[in-house]
Amino acid sequence: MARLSTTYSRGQLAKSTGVKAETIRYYEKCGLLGVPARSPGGHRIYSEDQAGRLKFIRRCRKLGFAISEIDDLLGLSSIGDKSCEQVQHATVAHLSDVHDKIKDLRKIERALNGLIKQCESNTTPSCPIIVELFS
Amino acid sequence: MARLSTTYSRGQLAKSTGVKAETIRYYEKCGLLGVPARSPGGHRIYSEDQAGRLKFIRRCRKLGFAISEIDDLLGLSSIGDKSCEQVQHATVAHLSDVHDKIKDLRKIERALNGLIKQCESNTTPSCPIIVELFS
DNA sequence: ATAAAACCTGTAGTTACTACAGGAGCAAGG
DNA sequence: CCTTGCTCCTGTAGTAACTACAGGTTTTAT
Repeated sequence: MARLSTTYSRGQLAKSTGVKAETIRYYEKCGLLGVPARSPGGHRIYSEDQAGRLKFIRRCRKLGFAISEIDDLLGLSSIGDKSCEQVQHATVAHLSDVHDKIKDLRKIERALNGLIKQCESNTTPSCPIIVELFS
Repeated sequence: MARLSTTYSRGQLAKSTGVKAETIRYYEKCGLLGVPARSPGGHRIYSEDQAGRLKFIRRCRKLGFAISEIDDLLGLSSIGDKSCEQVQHATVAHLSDVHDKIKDLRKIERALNGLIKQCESNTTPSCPIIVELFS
């Protein structure tokens, strides 16, 4: 009575995870996804497990983790034991990266706002944005 | 009495603008900087004008403008006349991009903070971050 | 059986640089 | 004048994370 487990073609996996088919191949090449089974004709066949793994990868990417960081995370998660500390550590480090990026962008935001304001109160013939950036 | 204007070698220009020498060559290849004069032996010679242009490019890059956008900006600035409106428009559009990026990063920040908190109140053997991301 | 769709491979393009390798120019000291 | 050492020259390849093709095979549906 062993129910046959669900399998996916690359396109089906793409549709069900929201990851583009070409990207899946890319992740395989990077070693993130492992080698899938193949049909007699050579087409990739993915298991439910691999679908889960891909969803994990996708979530991490959406949170801005780099591929190499996800690789680390996946490595840690399979150790099981006291990896929690390490995972948390990696996440905290990543959070601080994100924090820094936000700070940088805020600076840019302020500078751009300043430029635009100057332009609004423009009385000279030349554009103050260009003038300011050139000086 | 025509005073000889200052010129720069690529390395000197790099030092005086803070743009790496290889990057200067890259900007030239992109068409941002125009072709410089050459010494009899083929070495690049930059004028004060080009130094100014490079500084402009650098400032724009620091504000997150893409190369193609800077190209547009430089094109507009040389029209002179009613380009101010267009420059302002481009800057506003860019500001909104920056805004969106900040928003996305804030979302990520919140999510990561949530994960870390879950990890802090961890009582189970497996890492809540991994569990959460996998489900 | 046949046509259309999906899949296969390897490769090239994207962005904005950065980093070589192997050779030539240039400036200063002897 | 010549040598030493630094700078510069070119073209190419590498980075990150995909995306997009070309030219051919397999699967699926009718």
